[in-house]
Amino acid sequence: MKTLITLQGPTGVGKTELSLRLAEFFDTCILNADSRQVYRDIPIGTAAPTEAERQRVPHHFVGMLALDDYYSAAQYESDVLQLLNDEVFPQKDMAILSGGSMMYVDAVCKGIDDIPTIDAETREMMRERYEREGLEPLAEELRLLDPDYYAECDIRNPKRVVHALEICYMTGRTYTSFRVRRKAYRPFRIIKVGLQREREELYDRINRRVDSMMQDGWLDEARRVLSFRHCNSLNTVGYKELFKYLDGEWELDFALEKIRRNTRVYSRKQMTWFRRDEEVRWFHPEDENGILDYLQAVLKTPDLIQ
RNA sequence: GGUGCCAUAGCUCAGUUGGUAGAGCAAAGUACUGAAAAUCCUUGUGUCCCCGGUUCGAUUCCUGGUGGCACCA
Repeated sequence: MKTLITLQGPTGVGKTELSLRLAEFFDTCILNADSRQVYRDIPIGTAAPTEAERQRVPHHFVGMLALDDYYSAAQYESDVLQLLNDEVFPQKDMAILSGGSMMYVDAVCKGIDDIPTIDAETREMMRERYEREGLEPLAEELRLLDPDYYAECDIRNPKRVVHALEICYMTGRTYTSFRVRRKAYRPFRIIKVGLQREREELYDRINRRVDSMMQDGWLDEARRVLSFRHCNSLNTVGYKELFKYLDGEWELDFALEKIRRNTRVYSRKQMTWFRRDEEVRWFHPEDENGILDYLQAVLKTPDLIQ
């Protein structure tokens, strides 16, 4: 039985270093599960694995996209499954999936419904309508077109409302009809390792990481990609704030303080999400022996899934 | 040293014509299925600086103290 080990946890907790050590120990590769590190041209601000780290261990899904490329959790799911099936598992018994993008990890582990990708016209049409009409009329429309989803959806969240309507208009079917929400079967075992630290310790690491990113030339990196600022890839903690500074709207210190705060907020959201997953076994990232003991114990037991 | 002003949530402050108080920020929690580092939602009890006094009742008024700021010496 092949095995996928996932390392998940908040930003800055220490996933990268641990993933390298585990990959070396098990002699295998690392699959990045960070929705921003997949883009090239922003390695500093996304804390992507460095060239040296990638020399130590082969990485996948790092820096393979241009900033204006479209990508999604669903696409990531199918890319990962394909890579594991075609390249990794024929040669190795295990692989390591490491990253903090909650939905990417879940897409790989649990699967994601087969919902069509919205075409450019529909997306543009809805964007325009949302801008012109606001949320209320669109929510009302959703109530008529897909009452089931309306009843359970967060009706004040524009992204949810707009996306559901996009599906309705593009396919002529309700959004609900696509939402099967069935856990996908995977032909390999998954062991989920969660990483956490004391809040204060984590915040301190986040703060210090911002400083070291700046020393590594983050500001120049932001300057270089400024013209792509409207891409989703740059709708990202850190870049948004640095762009404000480059616009002359914020002082640099103010922008950096905002970055630290927004990164803390983001890390909490990640913890909220990951905590819900009962399959995750939690460790301190430096408790390498504990983690290895756990992994080897699980690996020894006969596989229990399905 | 004198005079004036100020002292309320972690921070900046509002307020109570005397019936023990609320905004912003910070902080925390929650949701989440093709843009997810995205996008939403929820949460405000604190010796109202300290000791006295007046009062049925003081965070509010008064005396004194302490600290801060400003001006005058």
